[in-house]
Amino acid sequence: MGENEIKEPIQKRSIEKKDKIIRYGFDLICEKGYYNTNTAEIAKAAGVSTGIVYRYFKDKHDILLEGIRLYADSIFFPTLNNIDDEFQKTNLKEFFRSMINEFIENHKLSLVAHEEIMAMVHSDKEIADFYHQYELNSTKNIVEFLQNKGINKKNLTEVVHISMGLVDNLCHEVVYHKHNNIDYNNMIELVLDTIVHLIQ
Amino acid sequence: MGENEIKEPIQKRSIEKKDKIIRYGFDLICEKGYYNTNTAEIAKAAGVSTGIVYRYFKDKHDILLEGIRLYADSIFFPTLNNIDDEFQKTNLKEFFRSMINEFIENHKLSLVAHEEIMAMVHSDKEIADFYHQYELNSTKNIVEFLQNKGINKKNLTEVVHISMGLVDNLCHEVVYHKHNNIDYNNMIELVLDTIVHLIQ
Amino acid sequence: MGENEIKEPIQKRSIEKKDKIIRYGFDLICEKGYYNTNTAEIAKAAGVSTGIVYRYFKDKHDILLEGIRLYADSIFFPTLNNIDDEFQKTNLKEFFRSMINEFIENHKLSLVAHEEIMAMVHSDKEIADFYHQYELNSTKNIVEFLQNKGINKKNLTEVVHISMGLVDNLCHEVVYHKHNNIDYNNMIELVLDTIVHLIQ
Amino acid sequence: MGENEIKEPIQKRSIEKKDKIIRYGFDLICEKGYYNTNTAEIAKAAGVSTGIVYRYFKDKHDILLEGIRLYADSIFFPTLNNIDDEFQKTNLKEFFRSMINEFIENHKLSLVAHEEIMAMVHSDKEIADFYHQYELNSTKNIVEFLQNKGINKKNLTEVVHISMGLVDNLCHEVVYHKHNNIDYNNMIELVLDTIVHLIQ
DNA sequence: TATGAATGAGTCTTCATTCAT
DNA sequence: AATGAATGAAGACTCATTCAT
Repeated sequence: MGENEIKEPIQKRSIEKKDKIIRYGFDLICEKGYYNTNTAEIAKAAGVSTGIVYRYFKDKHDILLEGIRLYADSIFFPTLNNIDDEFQKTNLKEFFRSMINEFIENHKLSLVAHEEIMAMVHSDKEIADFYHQYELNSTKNIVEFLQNKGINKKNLTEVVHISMGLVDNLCHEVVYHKHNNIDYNNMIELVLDTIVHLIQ
Repeated sequence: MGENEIKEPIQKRSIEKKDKIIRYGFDLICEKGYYNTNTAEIAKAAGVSTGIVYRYFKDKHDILLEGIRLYADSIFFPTLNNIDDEFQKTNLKEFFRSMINEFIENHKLSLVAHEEIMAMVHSDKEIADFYHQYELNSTKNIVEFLQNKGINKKNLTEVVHISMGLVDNLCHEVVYHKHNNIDYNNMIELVLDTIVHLIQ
Repeated sequence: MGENEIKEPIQKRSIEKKDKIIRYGFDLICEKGYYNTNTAEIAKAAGVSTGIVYRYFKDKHDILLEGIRLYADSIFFPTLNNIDDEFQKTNLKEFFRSMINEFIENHKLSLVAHEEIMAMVHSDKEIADFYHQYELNSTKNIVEFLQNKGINKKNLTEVVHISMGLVDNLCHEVVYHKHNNIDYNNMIELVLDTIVHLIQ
Repeated sequence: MGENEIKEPIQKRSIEKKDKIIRYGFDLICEKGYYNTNTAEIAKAAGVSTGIVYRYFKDKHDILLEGIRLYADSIFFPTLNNIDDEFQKTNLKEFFRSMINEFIENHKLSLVAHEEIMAMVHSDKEIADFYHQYELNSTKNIVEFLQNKGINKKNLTEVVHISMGLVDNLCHEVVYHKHNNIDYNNMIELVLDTIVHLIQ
């Protein structure tokens, strides 16, 4: 067994420590950007020493990756693994409305994370692999969910993809941009109507 | 201490040199990411020495900014200042189809630029200012264009915003992701139908 | 972007390391000049890596400044905070003689520091501030000391200033110039006589 | 004849150009310091191109050296080659008073030059050589002048040296420091009295 | 002669990572 | 396990000097 192996922490205190590094480190990265955040700051934010970071993570990049894995459902469109079963074919619009509201809430937490990570998708193979797999699962889950609910629209995969994009853009709009010439309530209604129009 | 004046090149050869630095430098930045590209590489790609870069640009960041300014119409949704006047109310779909096709072509050139820059919007005030102004103009131009063509849809600004997002996502999908479970022809048709449905 | 905190070393070994950097770094700067000494050389002279320098000092300039603070009493006219109390009104000359001798010894250590720093007083606000405050204290201390000893010469501040200048010049003469047409013993006597003449 | 030889300008316009570079370049160096002034600034201040500087001067350092040579009499204690012959043994004090006044005027022009150059004396052999030769001449001239006027004080060389130092310090005091606790009129009188006391 | 664009070695500084304790 | 001091490679930027015109 090599000496420099990354230890998967077993003791409770260690797990907490690793979690802290991911949480606070990832927070900082999302807030200031990966390249504008150094490991000393991450360690400090997590309340640990710089040295210990390298016992739990291979390198700085690894912190980001684990952060993305942990918070994927808040950053990207959720995979909906534990989907709420309140769905009825008739309340499609309301179903998506609550999904959007939840997504907006999540986005408020993740701040710049989404775009920061999307940028890295292009220069970072590991992040790219994770993201694409995640996106695939996410789309597939929703497609299957809708099919199970009796929706048999042609090209449903493409429809879902487009709808996810619509929701994504909407959330960014609402959370970040605050264009003062746009009425967000109207925009939400328009997006919901479009989704319903697409899916039904 | 030094004066360090940035010279705006006047001679033809100098202009060409500055252009080369922007073009090749920006290309490299888009390809590998801003933080993964160093000034030596930029200079080398442009076929110049590192020193000369600083005669034409304040700093590395300035290269990025000028690149964004120069290629904005390829990276983001175009401002459509010189819009094609072939538009008829009846060929709305075909009008947007050719717009999308052009946009896709542009995106193929700009590669990862879009997301790289979107990420920096959050940590970089100058880029943010430019982008937001650009986006505002872009939306306004399209809204006015459509109004001039007799389209008086309620909430037209929001509608255009959503449509622009749809086109944006579509292009990324087509240019980058290559999800093998998605049929891009179907997707394009769906997006076009959605836009027409939204605008009319 | 980084926090870049300057750590004030607490552990004994760290204090020693910081001291080494000041001592050897300042020595080198005094010997070769501030602008002819680079950080790599300073680090090497102190037996440390370049990186560690920036844990203890904000920048290269900070090394110089701390060096000046630490060695001020050797470089400039001493503040005489812990003044020798052997002074009698009658042995004024001998008192100054021992002061000069001590000062000459110090100057031998500080080498070119004095003029190097005097030059920087004009282009460097922090150094200027320190120097002027130091000079003020120095003069004031001596004036008060003499007044306490019962010397009530008119214009004592100016007299002390002039005397300090005389001593300063004398020391430089003796330590550096080695003009071979000047008899330093005679010169010392002349300066001492002049000071006594001025003060009494 | 090598191609890169420094040309001593023959044509009038060339001489003027070389003079301009020395004058404005040296001014700038004295004002901002040698290391804080770059050749581009010097050329600009002299109204010439950077390239031409190297036809008249071996390197940047050479500009400084020629500047010092040209302005030595304003920067350092003058050599008094063309001494005013109004001197009478009885008006020693007034003679030195006018000398001090002239010196103060010169110092106002040369600004930081004196100390800047004194600092470089220690790291720059050429400057050191020039300065020491100049100082030697200066002292010798004054000594001879006084001897010719019938002053036969013992240790006259040392006396003159000390007096020159007194005047030097006085000028710096008056021109630069502006210590607000010092009365400069009193100081001037004290210095003059001291010199007279020393010389007679 | 003269220009000013171009060069590239050299400098300060940062920071991911390692190591002594 | 943990600390945080230490390392040193790498990067942005400057500027004395040269060169094409």
